[in-house]
Amino acid sequence: MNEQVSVAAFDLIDQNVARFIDLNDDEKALFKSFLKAGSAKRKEFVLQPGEVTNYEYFVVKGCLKVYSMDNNGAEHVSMFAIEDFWTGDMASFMLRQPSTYFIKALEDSEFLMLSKQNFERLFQEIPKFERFYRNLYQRSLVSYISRTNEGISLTAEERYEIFLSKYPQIANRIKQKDMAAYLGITPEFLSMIRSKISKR
Amino acid sequence: MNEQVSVAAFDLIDQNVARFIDLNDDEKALFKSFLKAGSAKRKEFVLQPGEVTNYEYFVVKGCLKVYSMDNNGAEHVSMFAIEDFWTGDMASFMLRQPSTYFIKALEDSEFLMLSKQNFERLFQEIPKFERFYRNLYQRSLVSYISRTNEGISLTAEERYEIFLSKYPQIANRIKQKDMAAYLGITPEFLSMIRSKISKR
DNA sequence: CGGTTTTCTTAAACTACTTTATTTTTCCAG
DNA sequence: CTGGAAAAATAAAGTAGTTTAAGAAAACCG
Repeated sequence: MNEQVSVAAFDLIDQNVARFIDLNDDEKALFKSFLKAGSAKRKEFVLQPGEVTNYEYFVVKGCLKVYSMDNNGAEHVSMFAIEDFWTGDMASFMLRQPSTYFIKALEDSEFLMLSKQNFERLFQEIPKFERFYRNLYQRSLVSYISRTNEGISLTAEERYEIFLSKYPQIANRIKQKDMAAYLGITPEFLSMIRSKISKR
Repeated sequence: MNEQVSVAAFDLIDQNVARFIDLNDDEKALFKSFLKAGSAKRKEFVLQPGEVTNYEYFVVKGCLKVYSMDNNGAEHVSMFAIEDFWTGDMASFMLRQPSTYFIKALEDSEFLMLSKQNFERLFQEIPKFERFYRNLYQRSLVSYISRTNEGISLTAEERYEIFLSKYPQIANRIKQKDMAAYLGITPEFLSMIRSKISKR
């Protein structure tokens, strides 16, 4: 599960961080020392309900699915995280409460992990990181707000079209049933939507 | 629209800020100088689609409804903001793009306004505010993530019950049609849900 | 490659929610 | 305090999305 951190992985996360803040070499080195590498084979779980998650994940390679399961056993996907995405269960991470989510690798995946302790230390040692996460969360918020609004105002077909245009690089990597679980519909209905669209 | 800022308003926002950071008297004074007071009578608009919003709002009194309107003229409520809530259109504020939302006062309301310019200056003058907004956005994110998940996994009746238990102080202040627009259903169907529940 | 499992498609019956329309209740402006 | 307007309730008919079932296609893995 934990391995040597590759140079490519650090390059990717450096670039990701550089979107919002500039770090000098010492700061970069310190930041790196706070990270550890992780990986998961296809179908392997990174997190399961009941666990209190101690990490935020930055995906370097592969694809993770964050989802919950309802009483009927149906899956509901919160997000897909591919290269250059941050993910995790923020409620569990922040409030140290048992997670209600699964995180599962849809492909053989590699990621960097930042523990809660190091997350807090990071803000003490390099306060600029408050700015980084402020910006990161601000962006996530914008996209969750619009997804919430799409959910209450659009039809499944419209949400499907938006997903395709917003995340084309995710859409062709995942199964239709997972996309249906993200859109909040059954795989059967998504199949109908697609066949209806292709007949136009 | 803009008035003298009351002492009570400052007390409320100071307490709100103090949840995440400590400010000394100079910092508090500087922060206050960045705010201006605003108000809106019942039914008055604070923001309309097409405008690029220049403010984030902190509600001191009353209730604001943030909503969009679809092609059929139906309203969809993004959030209700009562006392001690921050609101606004973050996408428009952040990216300086025309808003797609209405913000309307449901009651005679008072709020504090932080302009984009002062928002940026705040971070320069008092970097601790990065931490404040990092925490504020982190919390908002947690609640938007769970709302998104409720939207794709629960029935309207379940979402209604959750809204009641999560925001009891909002639920008794708003019209049923506005609550329906928040839940993503028609007022008629919410009425049916309520009568069904009351018969249990 | 080949057998097995998983995913996708199609279709019919069903349910959650919408639409339209009418009546009753609440609200609030003068 | 009252008359007009907006909101809420009720009900019948319609539609978006689900469920169940079964066969076809694709993906997986030894």
